[in-house]
Amino acid sequence: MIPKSTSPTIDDVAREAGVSISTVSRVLNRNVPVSDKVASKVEAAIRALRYTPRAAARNLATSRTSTLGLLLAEIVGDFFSPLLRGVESVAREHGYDLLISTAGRRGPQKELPGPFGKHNADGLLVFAGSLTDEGVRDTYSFGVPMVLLHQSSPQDLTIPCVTIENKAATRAIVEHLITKHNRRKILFLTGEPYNEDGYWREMGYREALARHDLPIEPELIAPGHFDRHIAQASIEQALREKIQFDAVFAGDDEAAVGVYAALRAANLNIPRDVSVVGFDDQGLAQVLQPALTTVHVPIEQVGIEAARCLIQLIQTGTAEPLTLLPTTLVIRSSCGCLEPSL
Amino acid sequence: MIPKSTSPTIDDVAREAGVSISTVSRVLNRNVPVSDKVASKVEAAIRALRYTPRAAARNLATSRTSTLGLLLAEIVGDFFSPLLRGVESVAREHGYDLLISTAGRRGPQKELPGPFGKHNADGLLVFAGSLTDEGVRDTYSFGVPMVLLHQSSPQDLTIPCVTIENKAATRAIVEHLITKHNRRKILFLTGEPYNEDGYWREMGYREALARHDLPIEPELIAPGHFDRHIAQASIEQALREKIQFDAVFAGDDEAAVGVYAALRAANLNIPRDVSVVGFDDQGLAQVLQPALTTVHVPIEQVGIEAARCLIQLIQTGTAEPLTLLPTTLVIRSSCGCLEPSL
DNA sequence: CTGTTAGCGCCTTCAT
DNA sequence: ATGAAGGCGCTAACAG
Repeated sequence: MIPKSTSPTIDDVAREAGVSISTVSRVLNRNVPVSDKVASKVEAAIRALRYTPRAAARNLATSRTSTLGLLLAEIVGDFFSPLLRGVESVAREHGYDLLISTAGRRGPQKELPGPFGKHNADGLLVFAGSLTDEGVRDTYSFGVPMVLLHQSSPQDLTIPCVTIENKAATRAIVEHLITKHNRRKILFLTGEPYNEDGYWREMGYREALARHDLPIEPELIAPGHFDRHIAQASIEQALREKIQFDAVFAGDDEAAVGVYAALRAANLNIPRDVSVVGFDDQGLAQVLQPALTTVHVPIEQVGIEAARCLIQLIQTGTAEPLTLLPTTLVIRSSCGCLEPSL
Repeated sequence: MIPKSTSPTIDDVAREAGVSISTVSRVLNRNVPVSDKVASKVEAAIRALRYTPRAAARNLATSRTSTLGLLLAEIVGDFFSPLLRGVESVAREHGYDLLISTAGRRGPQKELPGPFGKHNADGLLVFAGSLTDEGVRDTYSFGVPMVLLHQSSPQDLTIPCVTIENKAATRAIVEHLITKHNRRKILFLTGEPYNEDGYWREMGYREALARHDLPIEPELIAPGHFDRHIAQASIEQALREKIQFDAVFAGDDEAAVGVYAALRAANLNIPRDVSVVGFDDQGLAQVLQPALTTVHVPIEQVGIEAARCLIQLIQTGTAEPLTLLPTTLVIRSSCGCLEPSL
């Protein structure tokens, strides 16, 4: 049980088994036929020596790393765990390791983060906000297989992208407010700047209003940034400025938390005085009181699809250019529809 | 901008700069003095060729990977993102990559997960529930530097451990229920089996009762598993069996969500009829209505300390055997203390 | 300060 | 089916 100072190599195994290292390599990789007798001898030697192949040597020899890289903006929020869970499960299933790195609070980067070299992974999963367009271009020009998440490919390139349906779902939930609950002055909280999800949600909002001949009031569009505090501040300000509104599309569920807080502080009842709806449905929505009407996003599935897409790209050289995952309206109580809470 | 078929190696750079590969290696690593003139020539060549050293070759030559491995049980819950955020930031800061793997729903493993070989990382961060004691022993016996998180070292080994203070905090919050709110029949929801956090919380609960001469009633101890549905079921059953209780220690905040749901369904008021308290304080506690009195756990800090500990272990061969991070009582409304909500 | 050389551990033709 | 040998790209003595 005393830690060995130096771990055994393929040569040790070969010697122990009385065969050549190529034979050991063959039983390790199961690529080429090996006689059963020899194979079991080798396997015994491997077990006896507790041998594990060294990844670095293998990588060098094959120029593959069996590793996927995941680039994230920041590790925060309900969004992140399911996404990673999806990616990790697929990676493991296909024999890939998973390397993670974030842009952190420095914002999107123009280059791959330091330790995360171009040769550490066979391919990259790039989440929105981790790399600038320039960074994507640069990385792509090295020939690194990559898949974009919640971010579309730069114009002239064709980098596969996996994302979710934002516009139609937002239009649907806003139309629900209009048609079922007769709301007319719907406050829209935006996403983070440059965030494509937020952009399409705003398009959906605009379409919904247009369909019902409602005007787009600039004063009804305020920053939400998918952040509860920013959302809260925006609602407080709208209240202070006596802007009239009878409903709020919060941008996402996290922002809805701030909306709830601001409305409650102003003694406004949800949904009687103001309807509130969100986007994401990752557990928070069910906890809020009243339960939040929102749009369900299959985030784990995004991770799964993205990982599959990348692996296919690595292995075959091509992949589906665009995977758009469906989102679904989840009616609870905060819009005004009744439902037993939680 | 057309992806190069084969990326440049150190030899290409050497040729381009008109020096030997060792010189290139030297300016790459900045270990050994190099004349400024030569250095800038080399740097120019590196830029011209857009050269990036291949990690695998480096790893093989140095027998180091500059990579930290993180082993998790499952990627779920509020716990996970802050932990990873802490680990990732420290790793990046010190020039380490981060490799992630989970035991998944198969439960704790007896060996390191497949793709995640013993030589892929310079050291391992092992979170409770990812590896059995046997697995820890086995991995340790290979001489892999490792740090345990929320899990203590096997008896005879001395593997550094980073965890949080559970017992005193639980005792404090339970005593708060007893002394400030005059609660006498406090239902305790356990953690997951074999989870040490849960074990120590139960010890704290028992100590608190003992200090106030309250009996330990077996019927007041029920499964919570840090899971909202299991917790909800336990409360519903207690209610059905007409077990008397005037307070609930939920085990953690996630379980408290289930407790709220069950009590609300039974038309019981929190905190008037029943006080509820949790553990974790990762955002959920503030969202619940009434706001949850709980214990704040510095999870990101756990990640930070653990990563630091592992890096020190890797670089110096020794590290603090035990890091116990303090937790703090956070009084909100669900115990009965008044506070403006959210 | 710089060049030469010998591995690091494994895979992979090429023979046999 | 198996063995021999070259090479993957880089670092680290060792000379000079």
